[in-house]
Amino acid sequence: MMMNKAQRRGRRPGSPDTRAEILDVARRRFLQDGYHAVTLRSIATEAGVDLALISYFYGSKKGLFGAALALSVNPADVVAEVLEGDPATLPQRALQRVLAAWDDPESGPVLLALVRNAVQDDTFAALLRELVEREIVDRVAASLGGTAARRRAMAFCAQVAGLITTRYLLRVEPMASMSHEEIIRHLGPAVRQTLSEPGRRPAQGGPAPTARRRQEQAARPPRTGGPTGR
Amino acid sequence: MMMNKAQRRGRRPGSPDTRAEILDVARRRFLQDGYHAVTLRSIATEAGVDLALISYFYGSKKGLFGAALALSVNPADVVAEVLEGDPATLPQRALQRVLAAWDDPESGPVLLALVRNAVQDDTFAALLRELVEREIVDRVAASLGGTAARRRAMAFCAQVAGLITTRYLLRVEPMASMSHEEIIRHLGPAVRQTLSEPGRRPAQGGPAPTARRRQEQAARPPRTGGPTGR
DNA sequence: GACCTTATTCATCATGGTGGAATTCGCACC
DNA sequence: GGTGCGAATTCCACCATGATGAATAAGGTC
Repeated sequence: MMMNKAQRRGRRPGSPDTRAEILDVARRRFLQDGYHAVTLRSIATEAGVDLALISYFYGSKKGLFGAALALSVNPADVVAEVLEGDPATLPQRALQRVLAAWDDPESGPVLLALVRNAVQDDTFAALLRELVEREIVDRVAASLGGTAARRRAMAFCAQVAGLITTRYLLRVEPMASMSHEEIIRHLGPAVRQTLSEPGRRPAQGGPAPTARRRQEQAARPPRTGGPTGR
Repeated sequence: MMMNKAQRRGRRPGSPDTRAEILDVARRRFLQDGYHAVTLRSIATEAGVDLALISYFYGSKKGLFGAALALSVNPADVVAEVLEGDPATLPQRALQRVLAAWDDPESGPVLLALVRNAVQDDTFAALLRELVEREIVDRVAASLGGTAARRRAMAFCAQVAGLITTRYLLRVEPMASMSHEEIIRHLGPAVRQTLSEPGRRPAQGGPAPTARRRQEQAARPPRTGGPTGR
């Protein structure tokens, strides 16, 4: 009797794409349960594969995670697309695009998983940081131009990050359950404000009509951390 | 004077505060290396204590983490203090206070560690979410009053969250190395804009003539688990 | 001093990731 | 059609981790 129960050792006959099989399972599990909750063993079992094969293909758990969640959409494209339109409506477009991506059942969970891990793992954090700096801050700054473009772009970016953090990472109410329109209505003007050239003293009263002042941006003030220049 | 090496079993003579000793080591290690990187064994060793003692005192690793990083400053007090002053300068005060707390070598790392873990662990996330809703959103909303107070408070909160995320969690440049003054200068106006009543600043180019509807705000969105809630 | 409580260690378990050795197959080359 | 090499796949042994239960020693109370 041939008890076929245990695959005998060695390469399988035919040409099954075990590699992709593993990746599929891993992707689903990572999205569903998060990095830490998922064990390589469970993935191996579910994929009908020995544990060691995962290491063989992807090196480590982190490697597998990276491979499984490799971004399908290129953020650079999205940024470029958003920047293309009328600068006057940029805030709306940007927010709309971010909300669409994050609420999309396809891409949303991937983004969530990636950012979650970036916050907890330094190597992923560095990756995300560089991506944000290069693909978003720099491009937006270039598109903006004018005084302190890079910092205005950074502030813009911070606002989007705040939206993501409160709505998707922490799910704070009422942010988590507001509609796209509501969010854009509430955040849009602030984003526009951020993108606009810095007026004089933003501090006091309302829209204090701007007086110009533009030089202090040129020289970098103190150096707090590393070199900012890019 | 020889075999002093292994503490023989049972209670130690004297009345050493081993509990506090463990907590000290844990606190330092958690702040320095992060939750996952730290092992209970290493803490036990460094504290000159058996591993099981930690479980005995604090139940689990999460328990130890919670105990070690228990907040020394009550966020409610800070919020109250910030809300007390002149409403006109509230954005500046709020940003200033947040920056002060997070850049303070005493409290900053604790906040960082807490938020990091909140993002990665659901039970901590729920805790932080509730704290933010109750102690910040609700209070700010109450202090603001007016149309859609709760949502304006939420938007305000999102902006602060964005600052924290980009500057401290991801350390994106140039945000990470901007001075407090610069940040306040760049973000202050936007925060003010967010807090102001949604009059029509139609942000020229708004998706449409901004039109109607602003009464549905009064009622709290249905209980938290609401629609979007997932 | 008897005795209960608390602190402390030891031994062990179940789980999770990693690395090495052994086996089997696909395929290029003669 | 055989030969051989490399890639795919399994099994096994290992080591670190967090958790738990039993054993033991000291403190405190009557």
